[in-house]
Amino acid sequence: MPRTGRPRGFNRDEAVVAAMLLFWEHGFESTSLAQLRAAMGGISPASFYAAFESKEGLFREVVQQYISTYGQVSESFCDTTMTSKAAIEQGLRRSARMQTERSHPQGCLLVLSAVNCSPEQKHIRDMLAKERERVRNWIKDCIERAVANGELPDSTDIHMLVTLFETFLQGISTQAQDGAPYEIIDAAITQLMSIWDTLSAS
Amino acid sequence: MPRTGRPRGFNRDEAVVAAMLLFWEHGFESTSLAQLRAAMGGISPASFYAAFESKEGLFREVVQQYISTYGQVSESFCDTTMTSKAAIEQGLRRSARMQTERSHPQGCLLVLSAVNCSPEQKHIRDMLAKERERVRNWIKDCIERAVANGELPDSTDIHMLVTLFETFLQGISTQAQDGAPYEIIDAAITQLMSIWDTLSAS
DNA sequence: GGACTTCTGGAACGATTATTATATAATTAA
DNA sequence: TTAATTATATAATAATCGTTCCAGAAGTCC
Repeated sequence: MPRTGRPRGFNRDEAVVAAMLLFWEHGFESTSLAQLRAAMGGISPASFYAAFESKEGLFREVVQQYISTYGQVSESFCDTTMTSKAAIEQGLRRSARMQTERSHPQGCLLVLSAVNCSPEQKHIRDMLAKERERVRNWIKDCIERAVANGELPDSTDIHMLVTLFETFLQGISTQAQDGAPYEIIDAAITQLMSIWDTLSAS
Repeated sequence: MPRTGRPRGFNRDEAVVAAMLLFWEHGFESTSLAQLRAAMGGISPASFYAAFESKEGLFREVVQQYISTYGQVSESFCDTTMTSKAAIEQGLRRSARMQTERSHPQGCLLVLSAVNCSPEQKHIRDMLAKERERVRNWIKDCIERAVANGELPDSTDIHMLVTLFETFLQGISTQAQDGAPYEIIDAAITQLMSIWDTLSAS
């Protein structure tokens, strides 16, 4: 927050949101600086680099912006105020709902926006992989809690079950991008969650 | 097959395979012509364009090459010599096995190689979406057959069940790219298929 | 009113993008 | 042996990539 100097001519927060929508739709490498600058209010290269340092710097901010807004749906996975089953189920349903909304690009930015990378920018892909791992660990903790408190039997294959739910969760991104409506994914989630009852009954 | 003229100085088939591996790993836009030409035996721009017309032309050939080799694993979904359940299960397991092999890039080329696209090349993404739809229709036909011959009850929500399996199938690509081993995905498939028995018993 | 600080417009940077032009080499058919 | 055909090497194309430079504009502080 500079107390002196010429004031910025554009709204930084709005610019980050505009950039997020572009990166979300086209991905990190396929979104050009010219596109970004145009969407951010037609700002000049100088303004861009003064505010964000680099394209990668902006992308890092965009990822945090996404996580703290749209991405919050996956925080259901680490919500311990409900049963583990309810947490997993709500996490899946809210993710499916958010990712299929038409008011923004479809799918999950953390899954989609750095799939295609040239070798010299593999660290961008790795960065998103780390963010996905955070979500995976939430799911893992959630299922471990279920075993610990008797929601699921001790014999439960935790690693397998985490992979089952995470694989489905990640598949939602492609489904959403291909235009699948929320209702059908929601129905599939209902069917998927029936596995939980099968497991808890045994 | 030209009967006259100077013979080609490189093996066209091998060049397509080399290009496939690059597109598979980095995606359509993130793979440059310079990289491609180097991997294809260090051929010149002139040789490249004489043989493939354009980068897009090469990519279309690559997609067909993939479908007729590695991609064949998904033809299990349209194999009517076994039960529908066995066809779905085998399609998933073979896809998981192939996509996690370390002898080539991980994941499915049809799912991964055109996720990030600039607007002017959206038709590339659409082309792959069409190929994915072919697989989806195999799954759909397979499940419809199951309902028709009594493997699954008439009350089965076909659209839901197709989405359930396809979403999981597409999620395998991200799992494989993130380094998930075959065994754990295979275990998840076993659990996923238990849904089939739940449905057929009702 | 300077001095200081920050942001902006605009031009330019070198590198890389996919693609094309030109001239020549290597083959077959007549 | 000449013509026709196809592939080659090399150079150059225009456009775009992310980024930097520079002079000036627009503020606050003393």
